[in-house]
Amino acid sequence: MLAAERHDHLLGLLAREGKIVAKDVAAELGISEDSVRRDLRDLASEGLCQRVYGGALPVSPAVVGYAARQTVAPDGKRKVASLAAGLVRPGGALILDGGTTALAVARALPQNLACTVITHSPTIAAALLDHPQTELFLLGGRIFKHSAVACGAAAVEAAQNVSADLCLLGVTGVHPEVGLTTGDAEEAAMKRALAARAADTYILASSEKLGTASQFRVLPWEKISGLITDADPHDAVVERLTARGVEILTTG
Amino acid sequence: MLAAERHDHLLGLLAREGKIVAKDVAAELGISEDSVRRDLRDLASEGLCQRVYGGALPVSPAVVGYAARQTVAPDGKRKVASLAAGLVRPGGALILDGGTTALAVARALPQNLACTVITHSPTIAAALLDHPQTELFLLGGRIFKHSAVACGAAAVEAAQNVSADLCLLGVTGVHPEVGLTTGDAEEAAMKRALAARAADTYILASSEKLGTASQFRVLPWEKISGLITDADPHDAVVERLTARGVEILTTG
DNA sequence: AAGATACATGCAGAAACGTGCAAGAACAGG
DNA sequence: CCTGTTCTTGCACGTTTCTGCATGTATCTT
Repeated sequence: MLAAERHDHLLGLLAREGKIVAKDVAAELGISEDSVRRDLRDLASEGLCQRVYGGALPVSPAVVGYAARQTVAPDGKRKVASLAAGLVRPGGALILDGGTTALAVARALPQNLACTVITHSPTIAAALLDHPQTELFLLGGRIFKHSAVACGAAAVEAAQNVSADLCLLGVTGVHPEVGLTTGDAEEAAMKRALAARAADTYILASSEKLGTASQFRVLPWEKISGLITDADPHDAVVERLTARGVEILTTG
Repeated sequence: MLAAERHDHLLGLLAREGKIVAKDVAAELGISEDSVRRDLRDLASEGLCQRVYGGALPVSPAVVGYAARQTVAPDGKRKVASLAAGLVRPGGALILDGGTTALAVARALPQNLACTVITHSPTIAAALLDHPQTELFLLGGRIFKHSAVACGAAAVEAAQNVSADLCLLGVTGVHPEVGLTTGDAEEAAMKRALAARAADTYILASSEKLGTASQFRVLPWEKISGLITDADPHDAVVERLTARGVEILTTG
């Protein structure tokens, strides 16, 4: 790992997550905390970050405000994400939904994975800009602030022109009888359009979503290849889904 | 293995992986690290790569350095940006190009401005997510890593379906005779498509770009409403543009 | 106030660097 | 075909830079 590469990594981290914890980065990159501190000192001297006790923050408070909402993914979500990232085959095409779980998946993709990622989320697209081998295709349309993704007629139409091996969808509710649901009709339609363009569709759902349902149905279970979750395999909802023939991938 | 062959290999590696580690390449090609270093020195002297301790990085590190470029908004660029932001009328529609200057404009837009922003840059879209009153429309397509915007046939086609009062374009070169230029053909085509959909098109150009030209022409001066720059009004290039009838907005 | 954590500094080993040099290949001219 | 020149390449050397550890100090937390 080159020093300059570390610097870029740190700046990327800063932009994406809004903060740097020296200890974590050292563990993540397998280098000493001293090196991280030295790097941060260098960056700070160039005005590229603001040094604080324990790590660093972006220089511009505006960035912080934005990044604050994109808090670091909780442990369960991260596990789900890395499990899902493992499904992506080199050379394959992946349709990636918006939302925090999908963002965690994007971050979990290996830096040098050569694949095509199709998304309607500008946030996810921005997060994947530093993956040199990844071909990115953005589905345009009106941006729904609520979820920060492109939805609506234009986006659905754009989705008709792509196809992929795998589609990873986040949802709000996962219920054995009701199916998969979300809180916005446009979003639901968009997710349907995405799922229709992939050979396989997997659902990303951390355990707290199991057994709940929202207002708008996305898809019935028949259209789904499987569910990726961090719930216990013996969870009541999980067992009912298994009985229904849904493949369950758990982090356990 | 010929020297020129090695050079090609190195540039390819740089493009594919975003970095070169001298030691690894030496082992891979079965040549000494000294030769690799010499090659890298040559490439760097031609401006084809950026030498760093341990290897080399792309010279225009769209991939790696993008985050860095985002954080630093030099004073001149910020002034240009806030001047441009002042052109946006409440209730109006704005087509905003990609690039660092355009990003600075996005950041300079008042938090509560009620307007529509159309862009082909996921980065800009992400930056405007926290403007509650701003309607966002994203133009999709293949993402060009070099500039981090959607370009190509799909993006140009998507642009045909929008229209706006104002278009703000960033360019690489601003030359009285040659016109407005940029370094990539696809980008140039996309900028043309954007400009064609707006009633008025203004160019964003910090002073160091004045009098320079790149490979691909974007638009002739006739199609441009004006130039927004931080250059001195008595600058030689500025005066020649004024003589040509181009409206100049300066921060002075 | 005390323990824990993060920090700066100095230091030593390791890695990368530049330079000079010699062996070899490619080439031009006789 | 031979010879001298030039260019390239790898090695050796001394120098610079980086990195992790140890030390003592500063800062945070409880």
